[in-house]
Amino acid sequence: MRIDDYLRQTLAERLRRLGVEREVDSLPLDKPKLPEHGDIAATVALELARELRKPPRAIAEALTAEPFDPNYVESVEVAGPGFINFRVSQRYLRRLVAEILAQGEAYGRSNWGRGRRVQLEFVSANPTGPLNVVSARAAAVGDVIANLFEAVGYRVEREYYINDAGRQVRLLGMSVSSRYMALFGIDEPFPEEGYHGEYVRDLAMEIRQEYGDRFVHMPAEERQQQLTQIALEKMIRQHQEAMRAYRVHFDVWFRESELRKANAHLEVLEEFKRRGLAYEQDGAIWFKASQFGDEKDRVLVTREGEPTYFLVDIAYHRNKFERGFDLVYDFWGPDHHGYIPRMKAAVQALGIDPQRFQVNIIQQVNLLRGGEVVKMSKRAGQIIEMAELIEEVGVDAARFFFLMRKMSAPLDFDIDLAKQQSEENPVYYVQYAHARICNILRFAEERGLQLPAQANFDLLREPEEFEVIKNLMDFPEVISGAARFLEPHRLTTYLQELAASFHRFYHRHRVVGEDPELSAARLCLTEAVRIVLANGLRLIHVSAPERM
RNA sequence: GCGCCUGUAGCUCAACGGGAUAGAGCAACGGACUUCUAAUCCGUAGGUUGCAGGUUCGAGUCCUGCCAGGCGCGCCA
Repeated sequence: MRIDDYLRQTLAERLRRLGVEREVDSLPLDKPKLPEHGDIAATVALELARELRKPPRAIAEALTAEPFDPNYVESVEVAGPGFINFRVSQRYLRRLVAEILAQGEAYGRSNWGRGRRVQLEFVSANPTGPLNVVSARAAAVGDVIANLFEAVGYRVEREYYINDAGRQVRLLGMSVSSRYMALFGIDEPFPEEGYHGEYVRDLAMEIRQEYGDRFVHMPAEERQQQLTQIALEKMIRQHQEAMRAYRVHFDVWFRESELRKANAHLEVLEEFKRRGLAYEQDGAIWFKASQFGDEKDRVLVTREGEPTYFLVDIAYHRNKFERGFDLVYDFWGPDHHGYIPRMKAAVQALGIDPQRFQVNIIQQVNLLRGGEVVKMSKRAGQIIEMAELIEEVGVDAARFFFLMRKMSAPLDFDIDLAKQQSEENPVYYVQYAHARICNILRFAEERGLQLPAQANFDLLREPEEFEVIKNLMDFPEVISGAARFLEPHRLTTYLQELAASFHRFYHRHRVVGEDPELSAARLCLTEAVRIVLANGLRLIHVSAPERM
């Protein structure tokens, strides 16, 4: 059993004897900042003082009157206003090294999710332009949260929603058509709100290369329709390739056009009408979103008879739940946060428990170049593409960087700095620790020292060794915390701490030394660190190099 | 005007869901390679947590008001 589980269970049991029922999982355990406060602190006594009308120290004394299992706890101390400070026993820490070696890749995983099915939809960038850096951030964050969910026992599906229908797509087709005709010296008016980016010209040239003048002499409408489809497929393939190169795998690429083909949106419309949730006004059809907590009603079908994006999106979300997911998580860009209440309202109107549907906003990325914010606008064609950024800083560094902040906070990404200081980037610090360990293991092998299956861990007695093991001990909790609160940055922070404690140990002590028994024990410890580093890096899809 | 996000060391960020004396990295300064990788380590310095109230044993964290920055408030997506 893990020590935190042991402590929670034991404390809950003793509380019960005091007449207090507390759920085992809800008993908070803290990690004290100061070493003299022990390794793990419980604050229950402070919380219960009011309820029990007793001084917190007295409660703490009562909870610690009996001894704790020495296999877990070295010492207990009631401190300050009523903290219970535990010191982890060396026996437990030494046993943990063997435990990690035995568990290998499984160390850190848990079954918190109990196999429930979760869908995560993220990136879902419009296929009307190249992926930008916000997509790069969303891809990293969504992917890692998916990995974390898997690690804590959910069954996860990753989905990318493609808006391959509607007005914006038509505008892309018309833009491409205009550029295409220009290549043949024919002037076709450029759509007013068309896409001005250089990639539109590139698409036109590619199409000329592949299809020649085939589209020149057909009616404009037919040409635009065909070029729309061709350009669309090219853009989608581009996006798929970019995600693959960025190590993000999507289980499903879901197309809006499929919903439209199946008239899924019209079914929703009929249902809403039938149930009195939709009404006509000013020639448009509205959804009574205000009945479900939104600030006003929303249009489902425009006066021109065109279904809104919103209507199709409702059908999409119904489709998601029809596929049997217990939980559905959407990750949207910051410009969509005003859209959340109406989507939640719609999901509720469909009769789905809103608890099962969560929308998360991934905040914007400010790209800095030369100390100045790079302004970006898709329509104006001013854009820093995800691909450019990756090329400049690399996948490992880019992913790590995007994961280092909470998604709810805007992120400043200084390109010059990331490029210039790429050797100082924290990702290299973590990777270096892994490479260094691999080197030690190679060195030991050359000396005829294989990684032993067992070792005398009682020989581990240096403070730096225990510091490392205590860090290893935290790993499972870091994963479950990062998953539960959707905070991948806990993982990157943790990996840096673990790497630091190992580097410190390395500088003070030799792993492969005179004493073969001690060397064996330290090799095991070193391998345990490598396992945890590798497990952590795998979760964020950053490579764990064997040499640097 | 209303709503959402953000404000912590010169810079980039932590602080495990209210806990004890707010911590790292970068930049600055001073040290450590005849040793398993110096992409490393050790040390010094750096703070009125935007401001003002409130809640309580205890607030960077929760509440209210203000200040500053970003985003949003379409029969666009």
